[in-house]
Amino acid sequence: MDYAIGEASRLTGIKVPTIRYYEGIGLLAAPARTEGRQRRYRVEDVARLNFIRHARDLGFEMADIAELLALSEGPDQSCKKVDEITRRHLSEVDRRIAQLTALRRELVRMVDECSHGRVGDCRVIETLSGETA
Amino acid sequence: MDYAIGEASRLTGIKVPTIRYYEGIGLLAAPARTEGRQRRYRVEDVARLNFIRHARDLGFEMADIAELLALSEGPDQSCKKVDEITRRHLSEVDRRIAQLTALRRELVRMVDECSHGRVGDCRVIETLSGETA
DNA sequence: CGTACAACCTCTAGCGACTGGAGGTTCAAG
DNA sequence: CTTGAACCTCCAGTCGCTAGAGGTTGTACG
Ligand SMILES: [Zn+2]
Ligand SMILES: [Zn+2]
Ligand SMILES: [Zn+2]
Ligand SMILES: [Zn+2]
Repeated sequence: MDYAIGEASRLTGIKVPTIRYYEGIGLLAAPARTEGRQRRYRVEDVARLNFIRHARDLGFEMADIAELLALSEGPDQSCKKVDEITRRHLSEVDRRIAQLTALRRELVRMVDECSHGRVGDCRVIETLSGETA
Repeated sequence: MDYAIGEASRLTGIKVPTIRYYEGIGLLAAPARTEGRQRRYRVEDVARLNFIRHARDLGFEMADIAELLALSEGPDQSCKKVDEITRRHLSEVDRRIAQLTALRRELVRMVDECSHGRVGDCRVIETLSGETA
């Protein structure tokens, strides 16, 4: 009862080359092979891929995910580290949101101020040319 | 009255290798050289670098910047295109903020639900392992 | 059992936007 | 004229994939 890479891909939504890539970087153990050297995945491999998928969807970096996966393998340990990683990631996300929001404000200001005339009078171009932002 | 690459770097806040990189990808014209093949930048080159710097700070991609630079060279044209690029970029920023905000909500939910016990009971790990996010 | 062909394999290169290093040369101050 | 900081080129690495070339295997159908 095992899956070819394409089936694993369909089940997890992770593209075939990406699954091989994950194996290459050591995020996923090399699976068993058929005699013809084709990969065959077991249910737990697919579960691991799903885990990776969800973590990626939440924006975790590969290094975070590797740690989370390792931690998830010791179910009796304290989850302190797990929560730490998650909170750290959350604050990264917060920082990015703040940065983008500041950016957004500036962009809105620029388009609002533009009187839609000549490039030479365009506030957008003026702002970008300005001495120091 | 021209500047060595290090001076251009100090004046614009763009690192030396990045300036060379910009030249390599054609964003910046190859400047004049000394007899010893060292780059010498003129005031307008530094201005162009400042423009690039500000646009990068606002999150514009290189392709956008190339277009904006080209447009800024025809000051008598209508600034319609400039505004179009800016508005398009603004909506990209909006989309990214929305995505990050959704992500953030989920992360907050996860850490909130965690009761800080065993990894085996951790909601963070559970959520990441869940069938479909 | 033979054949067709989808799916698999490895390997390499490319994306965007830089960044860093090695190893060698030039400029300018003293 | 010497020193050494700053310059030069070229190459590799970052992150997380993605795509392609060119060849092999698994399987379903006749
Ligand atoms: Zn993170
Ligand atoms: Zn305008
Ligand atoms: Zn954009
Ligand atoms: Zn927990």
